[in-house]
Amino acid sequence: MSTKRNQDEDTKPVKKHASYWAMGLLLSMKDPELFIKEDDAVVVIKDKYPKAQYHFLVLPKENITSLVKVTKEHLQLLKHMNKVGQDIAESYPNSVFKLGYHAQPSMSRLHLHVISDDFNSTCLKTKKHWNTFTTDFFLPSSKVISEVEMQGKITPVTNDKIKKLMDTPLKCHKCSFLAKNMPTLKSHILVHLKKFI
DNA sequence: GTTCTAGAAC
DNA sequence: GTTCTAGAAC
Repeated sequence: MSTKRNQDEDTKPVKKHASYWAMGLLLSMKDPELFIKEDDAVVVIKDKYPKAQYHFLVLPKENITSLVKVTKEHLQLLKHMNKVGQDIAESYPNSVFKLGYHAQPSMSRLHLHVISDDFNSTCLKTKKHWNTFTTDFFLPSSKVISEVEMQGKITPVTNDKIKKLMDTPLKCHKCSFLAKNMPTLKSHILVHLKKFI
């Protein structure tokens, strides 16, 4: 028989590090598989799990942890990120792009999404994925810039509002179609794909 | 952010 | 019985 030990002491939870996965963008920025280009101020990478045919991220080299840290001092940077994103988008003339920020990103460090509006990707799987790009959870880059210009900062979206946005019924972003589930929505959006001769 | 999977929904 | 969603992850 082994000596009885104090289980509470042995299994006391050890304080964990801040979620390792949330730092993933730092690794992605250095991943040659994802790297697109860089300049003095920003790095452009492919999203590791693209939610559309084309899905890029523009990240400042300056460590800005999130949108709520953005001030008027960052206005030039925000405009530059937008310009870099537009340039990327224009290099794919057959697609329409959305440029914007998630109201409550999972990944640390500010990142601008540059994503084609087909949303046709095997990596787009969940209702949450869908609603982060097709509801007001997605803050267009132009609106973020004008809000910082007008009030010097971004007003955070409340957790209650976030929850409601994530609960938005699955609606097609291009028509009034309401899908009963994700597989139905994913097959429906194929209808809106540009047809090539 | 993703993966995994229990149990809800069908 | 199978499909699909939603919550835990030590």
